[in-house]
Amino acid sequence: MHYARTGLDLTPQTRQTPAFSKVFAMHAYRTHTCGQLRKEHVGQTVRLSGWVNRRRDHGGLIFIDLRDHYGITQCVIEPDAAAFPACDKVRSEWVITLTGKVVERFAEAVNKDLPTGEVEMRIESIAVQSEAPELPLPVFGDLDYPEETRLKYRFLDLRRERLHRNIVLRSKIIQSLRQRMFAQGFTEYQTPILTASSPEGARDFLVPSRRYPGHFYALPQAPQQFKQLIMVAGFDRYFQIAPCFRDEDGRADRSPGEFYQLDMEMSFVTQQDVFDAIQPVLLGCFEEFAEGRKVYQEVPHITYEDAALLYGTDKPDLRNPITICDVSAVFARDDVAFKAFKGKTVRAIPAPGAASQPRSFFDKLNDWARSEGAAGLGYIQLESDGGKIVGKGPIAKFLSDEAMAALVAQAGVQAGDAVFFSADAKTDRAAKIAGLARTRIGTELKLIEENVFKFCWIVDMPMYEWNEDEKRIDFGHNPFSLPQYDTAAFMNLKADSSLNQDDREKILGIKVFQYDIVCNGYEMLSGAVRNRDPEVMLKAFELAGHGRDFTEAKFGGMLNAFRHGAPPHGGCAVGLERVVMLLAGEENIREVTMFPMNQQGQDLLMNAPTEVLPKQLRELHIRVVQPEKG
RNA sequence: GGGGGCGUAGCUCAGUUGGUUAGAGUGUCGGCCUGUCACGCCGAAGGUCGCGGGUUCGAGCCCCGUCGCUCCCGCCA
Repeated sequence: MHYARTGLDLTPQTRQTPAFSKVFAMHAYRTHTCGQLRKEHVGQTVRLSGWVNRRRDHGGLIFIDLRDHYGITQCVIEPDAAAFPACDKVRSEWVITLTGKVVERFAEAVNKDLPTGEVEMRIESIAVQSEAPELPLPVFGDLDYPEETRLKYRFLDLRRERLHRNIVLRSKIIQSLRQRMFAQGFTEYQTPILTASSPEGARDFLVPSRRYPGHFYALPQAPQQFKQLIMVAGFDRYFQIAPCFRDEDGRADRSPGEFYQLDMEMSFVTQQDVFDAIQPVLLGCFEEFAEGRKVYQEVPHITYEDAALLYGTDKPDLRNPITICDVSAVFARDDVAFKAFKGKTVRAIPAPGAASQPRSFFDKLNDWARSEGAAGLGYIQLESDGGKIVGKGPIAKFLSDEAMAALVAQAGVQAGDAVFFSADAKTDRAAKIAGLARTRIGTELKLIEENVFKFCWIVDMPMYEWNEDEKRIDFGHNPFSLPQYDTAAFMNLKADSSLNQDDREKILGIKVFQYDIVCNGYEMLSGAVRNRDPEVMLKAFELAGHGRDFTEAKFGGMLNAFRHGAPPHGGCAVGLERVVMLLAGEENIREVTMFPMNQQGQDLLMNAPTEVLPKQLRELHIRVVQPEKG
C-alpha cells in the first residue's frame, strides 16, 4: 500500500470528509514530528517526514533513523513488507515520508540516548520527496570539517546537530532579550538601513545613488545618531535588534561586514540609570541560558585606567585570578643593577605556584613574548630559604635583598610562586604585553575558572587618544559621549598648532561617561551618556582636529536637533552574537550565525560579492577601476 | 597591508632521508547478514598529491612563484 502519494492529491476538504478511512484522512506529510512519539502512541498508525539521518541494513531488516527539526525516530522494515525495495534504495539525507504503526521496543532494544527511544515505527509505506547524492559534508557525526566546505554547503552544515542547536538558541536568546526589554518599559523601533556615510569610525559600506551621480548612501555602522534623534523626538526607552554594517576584516569573535546589536537608548538618565536598566537584562538572560554554569551576580566597576594597569587590557577576563602591578620603582632603585629595565615601565605578572615549573615553561613564555614583539619576558622564581623568600633565575641576582622584599610585597607573591616582568619604554606597550602574558600564564597554569560567567563594567573611558602616526589628537571611542569635565573649562581648551605639552596632557586626560560590559574577556556591551550641547560637541570635534564647518556638514542633522530641545539621554548596545557565542560555548562567531561570510568577507554559498552587469553600473554612474597588480 | 599554520580519494587524515604500484578510516557501489542505533563481515571502484615553474636519474616530500582557506597583527569612533 503506497498511499502517501495519494494523500498529496487530496484537497483539505476531501481529507476531512468522514467517509474516508482514517489513513486517507492523514496529513499528506506528517501526523507527528520525529521527536514526538512515545509509549502512549503505541498502536497508532502515524506518518512522519524528514531526512534519512542514517540507514542500517541488516539484510533481512532495515533501520532508518528519520530526522527533522524536532528529533530522531527509528523506523524499521522487514523484507516481506511491500515498501521494502523502496526503503532499500534510500540513502543519507534523502527526504522521505514514512507511514506505519508505532510499536514498543523490546526491553533490550530501547535506546536511552533518544527521547523517542522506547518506541519505533514499523514502516508500511514510503514516499520519496527528494533524493541526495553522495554528500560533500556528512550531516551525521560530529567531526570537524574545513571552513570552506562548511560555508559552501551551509544548508548541510546547518542540519548538523551542533549548528542547528546554536541557531535555535540564538532565536531563544533574542526572544528572551526582547521580552526583558519590553518588561522594563522599552519599545522597539526601526531605523533606516540606507543612510549617510559618517566620517568617524570604521570603513562604511557604500550604496551608490542612481538619482544623484557621485552620491552614496551608507549602511549604518550602528543606529547611533538615529537613536539619539529618537530621544530628541520625545520617545523614551527605545530598543532594537539592529543590524550593523562595518567594512572591516573578520576575527574569531567578529564577523566581517555585518552583525547584530541589542541597541537601546533612554532619556533623562544618569550613567547609573543605564546600568540599572541593562544589567538585569543581560545577567537575567545569561542566567536563563547558563545550563548549570555559574553567573556571577556581582559586576564590579573598573576604571579604564585600572583595567590597563591590573589586567593590561580594556577587556579583562576576571576568571583569571592574576592581577598585574607596576614595579617600575623597584627596578629604578639604586640597589637594583638590572640595566635592561632602567627608565622603563615595568609590570609584574605573578605566576602562582610556578616556581617549580621546568625551565622549558619559562623559555616557552619568553619565546612567545618575543613573537609578540616584546624584548622578552624576564622572570624570577621565588623559593623559601629558612623562612626567608629568595629569588632564583637570571634576573634575581641583580636585586638586593631589600629590593627583592619590596618586589615580593608589591606583587603579593610568596615562596613557590614565580613572577614575570614586562618592560618597555612605552607604558602602553608594557601594559599590553603584560596583559597578554597574564592570559597566557593563567591558561598555562590552568588558573582560569571554568563554567562560569564573570562580568565587569569598564568605566571612565578617555575621551581622546594620541595618534602617534599623524601626531594629533583623535577620539578615543565614541565622539558623542559626554565629557566628565567642567563645561566652561572645556570650552576654553585649545587644540591648535600652539598645543603645548600641558594642554595636550590635559586634553588626553579628559574622561567621558562611557562604559563597556566585559564578560570572560569579551566586550559584550558598549555605551555612553551622550553629549547634547551643540557648542560642546563642536568643541569636542575641534579638539580632534575637525573644524566647525566639517562638523556642521557631517552632523548637521543631529546638531540642529540638539538646538530644538534635547533631553539628557544615554544608552548602550549589546553585541548579540557575542552573547550567543558565550552561551553556546563557542569560540567562533560563525558557529552562531546562520549564513556567515568567510574572513575575507565572501559569502561562499550565495557567491557575494559579485560582479554586476554593465547596465547596472551605467545606471549608477559608476566605472570600475581595477587595482594595478604589483 | 603584514605574520604563522594548513592544502594528499566525496569527506577526515597518515605518508619515514627524495626511491617499487601514494595508504587508512569513513562514505559510495556490489555481495552476505532479522534487532541495530558509529551495526557487523567480504569485495570493488575512487587520486591533476591546490596550481605553475625549477633542482634531480627520480619530487606528495627540496627550492622559487602563485592561489585558496584559517588564526593572529593592523583595522574595529
